[in-house]
Amino acid sequence: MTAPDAEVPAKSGPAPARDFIRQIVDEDNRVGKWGGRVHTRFPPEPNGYLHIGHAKSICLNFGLAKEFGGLCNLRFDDTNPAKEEVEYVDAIQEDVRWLGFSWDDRLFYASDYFEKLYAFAEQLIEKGLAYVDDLSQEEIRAYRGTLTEPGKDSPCRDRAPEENLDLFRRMRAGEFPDGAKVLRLKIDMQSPNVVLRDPVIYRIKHVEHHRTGNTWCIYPMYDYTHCISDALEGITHSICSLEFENNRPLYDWVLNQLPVPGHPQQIEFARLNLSYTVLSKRKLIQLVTEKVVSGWDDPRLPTLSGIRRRGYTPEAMRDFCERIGVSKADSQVDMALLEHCLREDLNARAKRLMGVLRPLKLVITNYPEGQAEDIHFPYHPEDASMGARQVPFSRELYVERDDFMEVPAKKWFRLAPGAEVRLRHAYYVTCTEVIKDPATGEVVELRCVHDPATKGGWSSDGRKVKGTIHWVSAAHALPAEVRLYDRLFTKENPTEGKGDFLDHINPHSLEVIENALIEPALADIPVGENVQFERLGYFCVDKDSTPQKRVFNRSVALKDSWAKAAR
RNA sequence: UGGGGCGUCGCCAAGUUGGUAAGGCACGGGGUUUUGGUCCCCGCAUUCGUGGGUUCGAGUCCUACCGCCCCAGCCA
Repeated sequence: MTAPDAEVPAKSGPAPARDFIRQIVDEDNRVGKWGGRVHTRFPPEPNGYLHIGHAKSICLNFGLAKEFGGLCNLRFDDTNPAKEEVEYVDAIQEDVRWLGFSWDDRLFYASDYFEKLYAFAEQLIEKGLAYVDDLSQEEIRAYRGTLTEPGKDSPCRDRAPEENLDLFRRMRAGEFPDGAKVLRLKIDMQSPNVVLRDPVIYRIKHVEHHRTGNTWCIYPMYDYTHCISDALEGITHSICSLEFENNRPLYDWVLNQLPVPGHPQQIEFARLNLSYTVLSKRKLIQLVTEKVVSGWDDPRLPTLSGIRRRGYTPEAMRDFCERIGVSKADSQVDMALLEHCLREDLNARAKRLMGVLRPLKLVITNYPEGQAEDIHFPYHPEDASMGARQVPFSRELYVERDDFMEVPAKKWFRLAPGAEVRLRHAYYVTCTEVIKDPATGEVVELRCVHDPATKGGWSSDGRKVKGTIHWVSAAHALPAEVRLYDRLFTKENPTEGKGDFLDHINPHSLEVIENALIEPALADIPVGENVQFERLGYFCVDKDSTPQKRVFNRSVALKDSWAKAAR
């Protein structure tokens, strides 16, 4: 049902609001700035897994291309071999595909351009716009000045182009150790924008690159690489997040000095923040390596692989990305919106089945022992096309512990001594006896009588039963493990304030129910598929499932106005 | 303290020649209902960070403040 690799369907219905980026594209098209061309790119660094914040960017970039009949490239920004790995390259592609987007043959790597980048750097040197600096890292930092004081020129700043060229070539040849020299742009050490104070564009790193191997020992830096890569690919709109706003003058500066085929427009938007979680690669990687969670695909994580395993659908993710909008204001989106998007999607498409999380035995004393019957159960109350299955019913059932109250609260419609409820699609049943463990006082069994005339869950005498509960037949039910998830952090913004964000981990973010019981049909649901456990929530089959025991992840609970009222 | 951004309902977010505050989520109320689900109604900013000013009229223009975010990696 998650339809991996499915193309994003064309949008129907009202057009989404024109965010400021779409307005820029509209205007560009109006004046013919790019000849009607729209070409974007999604440029992840393969140094971690993608998260929901990336989904926002993916939907924006690929979505924009799709809407305007343009193209969107997938480009790995792999200029720092010390941090990047193929594992991430593979995972990222899987995630983008899962979201429903494709890049056809436009899979690129910044490392594809290393040779060109190098040649451009020599040109810059020849034009006297770049120089090799011998200063140490600490010295460069000291020379850079501070936010309020201008920097000062490096002693190497006025080296002759020929000398710079010679040095730069020897850097490439591997004549110097890591950190011995760097190539810097000659811009302005007094600039109020620190980014422009002769930025380093090449550093020496004798590190093997996941794609270029040991071909290089010097690697270009982001500011230099990104703009040129964009230009080489014919990108029209280079969309990135707000923190790169300071870098835009540098982006433009580099492209203005070089004979590149075009000059894309960099546009910055506010990255996503989600309540009760963290969305930074550094923190996510920390959660994984410090084993706070089980891995990159832990269902509690906001990584796309975690979200996918949790049971979120690409449709819900895209809807979410559309609903949050695009702007330049820092914001933190309420987790409730994400959950809403999933519920809305699954409400329409998920089969309804029954599972009991915390079983309480219920015996129907006036139902013949040894008898069983099949109950007709539609898969969806509003969509008959989804079909139906037979659910076995018998004298001994299990119902949800939470559906019984020995001393009912006011407005309680479910089981209680003497109360009549409907067993969904089966019979009306009245609780006649409550059996307790004499030692602990715990309720261990309910005795009930059923009304045979209410078969199917309906009475012809106009009798009103307000409560309907779900059930499984004791003899037919199958064991299952169910994992319930809650927010990973107890603080809305775990990063805020002093102290470590790990101090705010929610100790109850995972609850494993080992002894749940499910109806037989639930055993046939394939891994990854979403279903609704009636009255409980949407669940999906986890990959940890075995033929003996299915494992379900609760993706999101159903809205529960009773629980809300009780609170 | 230099530079770059941002501030419209609890959370997002429209608002584009200034003309009298969209929508979604959340929340509250009611109806329907064999999921206390769904669905359907209704309500929810005399107000746009604040103070001045221009104007017949300002969220939209001017001005002065205030608050928050980003930048001093040989990270991206």
